[in-house]
Amino acid sequence: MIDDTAERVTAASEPALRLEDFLPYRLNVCSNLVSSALSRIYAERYRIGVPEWRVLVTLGQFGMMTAKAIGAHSCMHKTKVSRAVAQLEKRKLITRKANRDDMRESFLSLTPAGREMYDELAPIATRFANRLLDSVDAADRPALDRAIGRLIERSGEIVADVANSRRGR
Amino acid sequence: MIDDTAERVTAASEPALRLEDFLPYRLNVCSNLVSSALSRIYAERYRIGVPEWRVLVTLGQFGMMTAKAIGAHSCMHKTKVSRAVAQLEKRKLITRKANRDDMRESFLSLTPAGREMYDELAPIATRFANRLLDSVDAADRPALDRAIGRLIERSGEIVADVANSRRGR
DNA sequence: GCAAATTAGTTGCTAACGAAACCAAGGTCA
DNA sequence: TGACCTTGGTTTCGTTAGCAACTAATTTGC
Repeated sequence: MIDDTAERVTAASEPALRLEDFLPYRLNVCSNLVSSALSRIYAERYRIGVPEWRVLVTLGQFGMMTAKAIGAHSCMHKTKVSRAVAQLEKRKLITRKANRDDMRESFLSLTPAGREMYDELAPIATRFANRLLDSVDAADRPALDRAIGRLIERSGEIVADVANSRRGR
Repeated sequence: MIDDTAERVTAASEPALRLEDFLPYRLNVCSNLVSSALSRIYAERYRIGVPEWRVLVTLGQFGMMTAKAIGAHSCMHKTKVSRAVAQLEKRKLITRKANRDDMRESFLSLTPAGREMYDELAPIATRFANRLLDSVDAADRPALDRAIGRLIERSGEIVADVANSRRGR
């Protein structure tokens, strides 16, 4: 860890912590606003939530895969995937095909109706992302991209660290 | 991002939406990981959740304010603030003082115990944020900061836009 | 001065979340 | 082969979220 000798404030009373500048807070506010903006755009029209959207998009991207693989690729807890899949299956947007070699899992894929919805939805999502990115100075975009990658990586490490230090205790 | 000319699939219907590169998705994953890393660090030791943490920090920063002001400053729905305040009050970390000029609201502030907790907590949070930022290339940090600000701004606009277009319909 | 609208904050209700228990199918190893 | 462990996926359960309805205090408009 890097030193922080540069910032040597009187520890006790000086409120060195400004919530509005605090990175985790800002990330959370940003992510919530962005998610809610996006889902406002499609939630009403297509009647799906974020987890369903992710499953749909993942299947649109890869064609056919197991629930486990969907979860791994879209960073979702298996219960979330399970419920989203059930939802989409009930609406006949995806289908399940048994894997004869391993009856625990099954292969999921989009139905024609699901593919149709995906084909409508994907460009909307892309346009939305572009509209967002337009607001960011073009010179800052690669840095943003790199930074998010690093933050994901580092916070993943920290989560693992804490989990480990707890295990050995 | 890297080019994908190699992957030239049925161009018309395949808009190449890669979830793993999709900004809203990446932001959400990032924010969730960061929040969960941070709260793992203090949740067990201090027995508070994110909303309580935010109230505590806001009061630590500003000294005395109404629930409404806390909500505005920390981007929290009033019910969240209300419940977090109730929680903290029960644990005698904050107190309520009636406003004789407007009996609907009351002024909240940290008790000595609350201040003590804040004084312990704030440096931990700051260290955590620094540890995160260390992972980001120093040259990219200002860009990250600007970008988040812009994204918050723009997505706020979009939310308002959609709400308005709905109103007039 | 008072009825109607507004505002600060709380509460009730339902949906969504994730941890943990669970179930059924596979794998391991003697 | 058969006990035991692991794994993919579902279900249960307790917690948390936010919308909407509510209460109580204040402001507005006539």
